[in-house]
Amino acid sequence: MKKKKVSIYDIAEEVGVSTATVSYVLNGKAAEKRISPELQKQILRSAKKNGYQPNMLAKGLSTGKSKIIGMMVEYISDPFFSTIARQIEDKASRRGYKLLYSSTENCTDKTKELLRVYRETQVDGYIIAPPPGVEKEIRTLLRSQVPLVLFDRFFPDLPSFNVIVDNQAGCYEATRHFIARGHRNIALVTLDSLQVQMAERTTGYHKALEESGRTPLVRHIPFTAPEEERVRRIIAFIEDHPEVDAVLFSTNYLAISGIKAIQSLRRSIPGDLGVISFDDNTHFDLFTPSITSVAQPVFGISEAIMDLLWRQMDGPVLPRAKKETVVLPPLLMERNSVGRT
DNA sequence: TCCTCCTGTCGGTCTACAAG
DNA sequence: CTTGTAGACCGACAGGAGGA
Repeated sequence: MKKKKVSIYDIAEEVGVSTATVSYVLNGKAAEKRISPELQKQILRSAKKNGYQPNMLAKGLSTGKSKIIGMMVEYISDPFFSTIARQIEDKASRRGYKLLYSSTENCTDKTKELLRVYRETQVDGYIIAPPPGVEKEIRTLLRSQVPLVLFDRFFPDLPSFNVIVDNQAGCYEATRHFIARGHRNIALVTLDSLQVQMAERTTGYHKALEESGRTPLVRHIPFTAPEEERVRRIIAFIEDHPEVDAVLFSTNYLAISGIKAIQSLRRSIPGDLGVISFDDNTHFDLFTPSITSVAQPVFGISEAIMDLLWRQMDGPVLPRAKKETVVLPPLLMERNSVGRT
């Protein structure tokens, strides 16, 4: 025999009060509503005895809030994104919010579909690392005044709250580091993506090379290419360019593919090729040799995201504060994959 | 036999108001 | 004045009433 779930109505009946009184007591509004301490005690005791669990669906029906924050990242399995998601989940739960997350796979159509699902789920806030092509949908969300924060990349034309890392400075520093260590022909392996964060990384690389009067060499890998194809393309690139003595990879998974490529060519890191990865990976310090990287400050990123989100959720946003981009500095993690002197 | 309205239902929240 | 309550309401949907 299945027992019906306990509702505030059952508690109200048992204690002999109205559901309103039960609701006030269970939501900590007893003092505000001047419910007597004795009655409060009775209600709390009855709730505990019957194992009362609030019905979130009903709560949402009444308040219009789901207490759910929707988060979309490129791949939740990516260490960068999963670390941030974990920290955000932690901060959200401290305020009674749950996190719903999905991977966009950087695919426009999938993201549009996810946005629809999130809207139907009535999420109270959005945290999105948007793929290209969803500008219109994001604009619609902004117009509807839903709390929203974009991170990792954003659309410069949209009046949104954004959190990004100074991508240009990160790649600039990395390239300068190669130069300072005596590398002469430094290549950049990046994605054929037009998104701002990738463009910025490329710009940083170009800037550092221009300053030292060197010629840039950029190889674009399709961002839709699976792992094997990425490795194959990087192998071909290295074989085509024997003069290259250092490679900067613009994402951590490109770096992993690159390291595989270099190993399969039986070249040594850093003897034959210096390597730096933009974006760190939890295991880079365990590699042989350990991999120098430009680390994104994940803690600072999640902190900034939640600051911006709570600000929107806590109160009406002032019109002139409708746009803000927090730019955080990346950090060069010097390890052993650069070489030279 | 359809189809279109209409009403009630779910579990909470909260305003307006009443009893003592 | 203190303490507590009645009942409208939220949105989606099932199911009944009644008309064509």
